[in-house]
Amino acid sequence: MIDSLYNPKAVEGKIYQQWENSGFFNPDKLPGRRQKKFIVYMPLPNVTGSLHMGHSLDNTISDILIRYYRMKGYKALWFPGTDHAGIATQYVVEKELKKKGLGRFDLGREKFIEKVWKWKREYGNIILEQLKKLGCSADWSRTRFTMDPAYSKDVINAFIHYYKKGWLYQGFRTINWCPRCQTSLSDLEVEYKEEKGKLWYIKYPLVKNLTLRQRSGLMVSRVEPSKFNPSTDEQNYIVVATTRPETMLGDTAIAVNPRDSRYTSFIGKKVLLPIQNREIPIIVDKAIDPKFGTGAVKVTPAHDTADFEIAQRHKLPLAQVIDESGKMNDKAGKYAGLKVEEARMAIIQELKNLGLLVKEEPYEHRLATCYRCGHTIEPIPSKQWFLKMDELAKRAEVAVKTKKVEITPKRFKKSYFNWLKNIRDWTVSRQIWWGHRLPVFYCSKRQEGISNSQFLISKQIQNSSAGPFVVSAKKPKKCPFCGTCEMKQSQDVLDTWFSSALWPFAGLSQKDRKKYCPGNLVSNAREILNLWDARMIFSGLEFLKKVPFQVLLIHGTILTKEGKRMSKSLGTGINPLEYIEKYGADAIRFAVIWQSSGQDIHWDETAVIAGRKFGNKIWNASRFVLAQIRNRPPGLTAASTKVKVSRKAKNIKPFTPADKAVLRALKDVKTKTEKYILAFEFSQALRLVYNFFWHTFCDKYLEISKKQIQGEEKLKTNTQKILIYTLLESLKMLHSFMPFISEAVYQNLPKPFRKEKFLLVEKW
RNA sequence: GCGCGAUUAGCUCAGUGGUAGAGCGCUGCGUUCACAUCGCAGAGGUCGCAGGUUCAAUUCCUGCAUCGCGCACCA
Repeated sequence: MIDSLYNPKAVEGKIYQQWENSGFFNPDKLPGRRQKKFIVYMPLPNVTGSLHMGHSLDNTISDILIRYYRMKGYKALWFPGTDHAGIATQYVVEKELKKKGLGRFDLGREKFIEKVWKWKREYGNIILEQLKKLGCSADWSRTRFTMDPAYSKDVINAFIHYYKKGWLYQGFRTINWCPRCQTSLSDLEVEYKEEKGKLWYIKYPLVKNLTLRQRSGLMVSRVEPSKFNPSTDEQNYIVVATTRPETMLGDTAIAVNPRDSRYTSFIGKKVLLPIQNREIPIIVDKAIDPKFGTGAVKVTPAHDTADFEIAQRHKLPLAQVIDESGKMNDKAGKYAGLKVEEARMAIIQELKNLGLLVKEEPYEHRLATCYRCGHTIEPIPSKQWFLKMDELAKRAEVAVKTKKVEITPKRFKKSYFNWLKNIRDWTVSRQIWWGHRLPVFYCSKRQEGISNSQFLISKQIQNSSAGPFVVSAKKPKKCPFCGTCEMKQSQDVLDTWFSSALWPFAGLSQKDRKKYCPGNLVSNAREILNLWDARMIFSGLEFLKKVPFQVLLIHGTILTKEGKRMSKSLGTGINPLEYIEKYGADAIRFAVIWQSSGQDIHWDETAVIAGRKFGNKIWNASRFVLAQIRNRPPGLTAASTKVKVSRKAKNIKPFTPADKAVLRALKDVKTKTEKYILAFEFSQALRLVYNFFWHTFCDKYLEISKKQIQGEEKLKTNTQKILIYTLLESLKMLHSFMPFISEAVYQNLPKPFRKEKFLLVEKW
């Protein structure tokens, strides 16, 4: 201890290496007899990820707890790992390919997946290395990846389990489709962005005096739209408002609210769908809001998930006019091949020409976009696998209601319950290539199209995953249907969250599963409360028959100083690694905790500076204390045996009012710090220790001690004892928050004071 | 639309039913003797607005305003 400036760079790497080598991150290798366990699950970083502020907060919180419990004599285990992050990772690799002018289809599935694995091997663990820089004491020997063989096996078994239970089923529905990623998305994977669009009011002519033949559904009409003159006859049309006129080609009904008196006389009648010249019925549905637009809605079951549900209720047919690439298909007639935006403008023009466009008004609405690539979502009908949610959601709800899982802060329970209450079945299949391929095998001889002939759907969809199938972990040797064919495995993979939902137990050895499962706590931001946490809870209940953890800690989101979302693409991101480089890991840990009170954080760089300064303060106060005990023999040198007693509180006696004050404050701070940590009020705990150490210990006691040490021998020795005792106790409290510097100082303590090899395993 | 949160010092934020706190910044003074990434002293706030409960409200309640977030099948 020579330098008066604390230099984190000089010690952090070395200390972390020592910790890792000690094996103490592994609870099985911790010293002493330990009965109680404390287990934390790391929020799985994506393999595409690079450490950002959110991770820093998640993991600092987890590390604080793990270190606290480890010092408390628990078998402390922090499970680390990475998520294969299906769409995100595939997207990254596709982007790389694109630079070479290639797409994934150019390579083909096998080769593409090879590329992704290569990418994963190269970059997938970077984030874990970054977490080490932050000082995270996770048990790296237990690192898992969601596509490890053992993990994958559990994922596939979970699929089979649900299937056998009858909770997994294939369904043909209008789902969220990303035309860029070429895959379905679950409701939670859709992000809405405000968009200034338009609301177009369109006239649909009423069909009158139809013949029986016409009623039977033939697409003929006596009223030619072009001849229709709306201004002369109000009774001849119904006006609907829409933001997406191009989807009108796929309309199969007009719906009004049953209580809407304006339309009572229209109910049961038919209108002639302009352009397509198809007759569609006017129906009633309670979902229609009479106050919106004209109160009459065009129903496009194939391209609107809400309309799909209306269609289900009324057994309306589906007419798909947009394909998987976001273009109008051949059912769109002359508009076939156009992109939706192009078709929209062209159709507006045609409606104008026909005199059927009443008006257009500016309208701000929320545009659905893909949460990974940002492309506009195109709802299209598709055959997908769904997991029934009713029972699982109910259990997840009960687990929190009965406090088997405690969500803190409490206010987040509301959004958790709200989601579970309104939940729809989970679309678990994805049409990407990177992920767990569905254990579903189709007979390649027998093809079964979509049986329901009322659907007007594209061939492409019909061919995907059609025909009889078996669900099995391994490919059946013999096809049970035709007996001869080579069965084909489904092309689909599972939703990434299906596998990460199994994180608390999937891929664990039998021994670990018995010993370290379920665990205690997960700490993450609210944005994955439903995406991940809720799904872990019901998955745990299903497969472990227990809640997978008891505490779900939701922390605030770190925003920019201006309150904007941190985002790499917007250039508003702040890289924690730069801070670690500049100020040290302890400083950034200090900063995130200092600022985190449960509210969102407007990131303030000065907090990191405060952290660095505090580190320097600790460093120099320690230098002072060490100098005192080194230079003042006898009785307190490293060689002395008498000094052992000064590790115990009961052997520390105050001689002076200053002694009394500092010892009392120390005792008080210890109690309160512990209380705050257990209540997950880390910021409070840190502030308390900070104030004690800096202002009570350094500013006051250290100064007074200088005088006391000048005094008579007995007072001198006692003061020295108090100094070292207070320092040691402070280091323990500080260790959770600022592990590196506290460890560095600890290792400089002479033997009797430094009892353990590492502060990491000192007794709190 | 419903729900949630915020509104406290120049900036970022803690906090509490009883004469307001931190970090950073600012002003003045102070360096042989742990630390200038320091110490001491100080300036700076009618704790968003309006009511109510209370002996007492920044804190509890109600309403309002502004900002932010989440949810929802308003086409």
